Amino acid sequence: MLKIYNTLTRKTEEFQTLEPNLVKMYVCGVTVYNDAHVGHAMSAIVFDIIRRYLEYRGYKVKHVMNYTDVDDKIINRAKQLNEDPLKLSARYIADYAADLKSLNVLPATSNPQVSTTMPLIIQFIEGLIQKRHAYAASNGDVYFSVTSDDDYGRLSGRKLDDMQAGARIEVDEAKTHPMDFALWKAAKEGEISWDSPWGKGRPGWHIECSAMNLAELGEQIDIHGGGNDLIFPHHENEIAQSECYTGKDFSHYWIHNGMLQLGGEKMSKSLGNIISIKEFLSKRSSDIMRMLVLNGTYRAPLLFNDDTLDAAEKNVERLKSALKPASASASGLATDAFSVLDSTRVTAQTNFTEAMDSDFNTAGAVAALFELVKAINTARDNGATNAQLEPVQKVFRELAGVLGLKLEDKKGSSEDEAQVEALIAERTQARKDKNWKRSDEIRDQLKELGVTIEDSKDGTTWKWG
RNA sequence: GGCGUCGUGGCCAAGUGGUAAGGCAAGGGUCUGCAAAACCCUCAUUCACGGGUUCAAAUCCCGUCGACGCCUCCA
Repeated sequence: MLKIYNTLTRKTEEFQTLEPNLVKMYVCGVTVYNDAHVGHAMSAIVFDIIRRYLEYRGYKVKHVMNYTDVDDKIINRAKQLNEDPLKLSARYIADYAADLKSLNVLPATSNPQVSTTMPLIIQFIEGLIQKRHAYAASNGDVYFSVTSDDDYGRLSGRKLDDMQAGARIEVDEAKTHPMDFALWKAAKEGEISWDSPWGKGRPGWHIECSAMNLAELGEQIDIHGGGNDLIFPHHENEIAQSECYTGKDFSHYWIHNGMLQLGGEKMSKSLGNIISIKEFLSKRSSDIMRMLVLNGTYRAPLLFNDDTLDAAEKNVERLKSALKPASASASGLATDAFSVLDSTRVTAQTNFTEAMDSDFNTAGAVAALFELVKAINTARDNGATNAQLEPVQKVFRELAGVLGLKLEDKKGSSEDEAQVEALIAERTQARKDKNWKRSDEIRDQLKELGVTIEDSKDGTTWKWG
């Protein structure tokens, strides 16, 4: 039985879908105006793992991830670059999609955008006004009235009275209540805008997600996700809008990932302590980023530094060791040794599922993978044949795949590989001649080419990296 | 100040009432010309601190201290 921690109730609850075997999951995407960073990668990977696991458990998953392509920051940046805002955002949408692909994040089932959801957004706002949950203000903006929603604050656990005390923002006088938030913003001179019953303007940040949810998944969804920095105000406001509009409970489960920490602080655009996904991937593999996430708890802060990354890299290498074939001289495993291997295949699978079932305990799931690694490697050392190893390796690969790990070795060009093979042939001869000096020279040379070699009774194997 | 998450060995970290998973690092060993990898062994009488409940607590309750996030755009 899968259990999920639900931010809404602050409890771990049994997972039950609205419709049998179907999961409707909406995850807040990014605002596209510059390069995405590894904090975004963490979030994307967390929900990719959740999606992959739900599918592994037999659910069909409708996974929606939006792109915010209409926004103040996009407009400002477009102005700086003297570029059309929608062209700018289109560029970064393509860019982010490419980042996700290189991180081995499965594409969402759909990726709605604000700019193409405009009629529904306007219809949504009109509905809220009709139901007296929103009002058109004197300045041309439309605001959501927080006092019209009795439940306002239930996700973040805040009370309107508490919030006013700490509010430092200058309150727009057009608002009835200081916490009222914009559903529609009147266009300033020269800004990109859309026609609406309230004049030219564009949507506020929160309404887009309510509208896109409705368009893509309907009035009620199973899972709504995002970073925990979105709990307030974004998700709080989304709930308010959607539930006031439909009169129904919006999302059953709310899942929030913790923040990636760089030097003890959250990595964020406004703090400027950013490492972009591209920058990361130029130095380390996507598996390393993913392993970093897997080693931690998705809800907790994730430490991103050389130590944690080095450990993640070692973990990935260790996992890969299980995929090596039997040694050439393998003579087969004795019956009792084989039954040990085979029973580990079963128990590891069970442990994996139990870990993932308890609120996506990926660290526990990885531990189950390491059980398999040890069993496979021990079996290989004891002479297991490929026929004996492969069924276990197949399970291992499948489970690693559920976590989205590729476990691929780096590849070089065929010319480079030919060169490496030639050097290794020469070294093999040198070793036969017991010319250790030459043999070690070649090893050093290969190392400089980025090749690691391993000698065994059956010959020399090598890999990039 | 308010809301929330959390504090487990040198590091990352699992574990929510029955006596501390896993990985990294470290030390010893097997194998090897050496190295690397793999394998074997060692590595927390103890879970921020102080009280309490219980036959029994890292796990429940109260308090203290500390960290992080949110309260303003943010994954």
